[in-house]
Amino acid sequence: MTLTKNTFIGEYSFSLDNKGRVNIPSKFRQSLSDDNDNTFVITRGMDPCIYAYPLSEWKQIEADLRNLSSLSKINRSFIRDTARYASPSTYDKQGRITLTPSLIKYAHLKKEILIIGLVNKIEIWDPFLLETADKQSKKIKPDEYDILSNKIIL
Amino acid sequence: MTLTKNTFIGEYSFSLDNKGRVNIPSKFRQSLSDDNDNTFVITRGMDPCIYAYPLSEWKQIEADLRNLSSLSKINRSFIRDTARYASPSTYDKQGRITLTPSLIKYAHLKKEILIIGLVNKIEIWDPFLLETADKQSKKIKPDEYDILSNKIIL
DNA sequence: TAAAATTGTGGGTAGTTGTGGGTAATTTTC
DNA sequence: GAAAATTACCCACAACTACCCACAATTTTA
Repeated sequence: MTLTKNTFIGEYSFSLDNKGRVNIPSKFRQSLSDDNDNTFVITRGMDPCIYAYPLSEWKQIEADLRNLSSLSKINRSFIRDTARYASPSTYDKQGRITLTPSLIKYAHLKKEILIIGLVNKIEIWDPFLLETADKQSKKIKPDEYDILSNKIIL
Repeated sequence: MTLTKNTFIGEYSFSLDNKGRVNIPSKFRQSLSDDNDNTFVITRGMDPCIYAYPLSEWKQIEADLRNLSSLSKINRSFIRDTARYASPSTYDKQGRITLTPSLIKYAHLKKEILIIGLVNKIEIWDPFLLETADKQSKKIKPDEYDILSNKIIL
């Protein structure tokens, strides 16, 4: 059975080599639809990790950004912050993408890497940093979850 | 899927040489569609930086300006400010454009340069000036971002 | 269970990219 | 109109990156 295209779930351990390359899990690559040209767009995550969007998904973001007028100061800084750290990365014959030094630094990546599917995108974490961040978010108050429960049914 | 033409994302460090030349990142040059004749139009940014538009994008701006009635005082001054500082700049065989002394002064450029893709245009910054400007905009109130979150999903 | 195919990791090489400087053509100045 | 200054174009080189091959480990297939 083939899962839905451009949809990523699961968790994988990988290693970052000294050229800044990480393997994209085979299952994630298979999930990518053909029109993505084997390419992800990597950028800073909202948490201290790297986001990787399928190219097609990112193009939608670009299109939305294009529709924001630069006459507004808040729009300008939003567009800048969003576009600034993003860069396309096509995986090689072995299935690896190259991360930029800037992003590696941002996510505090060492050799050990954790890759997590977040449905429409991928997160790349330092395993220890994720554990710490996880403990933090466990402090979310129950009523905050209540708000979420109105939007999604688990 | 090929990357969208005339679309720029990412951040690059470059240096301004003593002839006033800066390299346009290779990826940005590749993104330029052929009808641009390797040319950008550089002008004053809304923030203290230099904007560089693909020639074709600039032509669109010119067309829009044409449609603003000069009967309105604010229109006149907007058209004047927009047109006044703009000049086309074609990059050489090595991919460099020459900046005008006036624009270099406006953006307070020294040797170190930061080039940022803002989707439909490029910004050229002094790194330290951008950092300062960035801190300012971080003071933006959360509810302003809430408005944005209705327009774009990340 | 053995062979074949796939997957993850390491490293080498050729082509590309960024930067400095030089020369010829063009423009400006007196 | 000649000299000076500026601009546009070209060459060279170091650093980097994308692409390729190799191989071990794992999974799939027969």
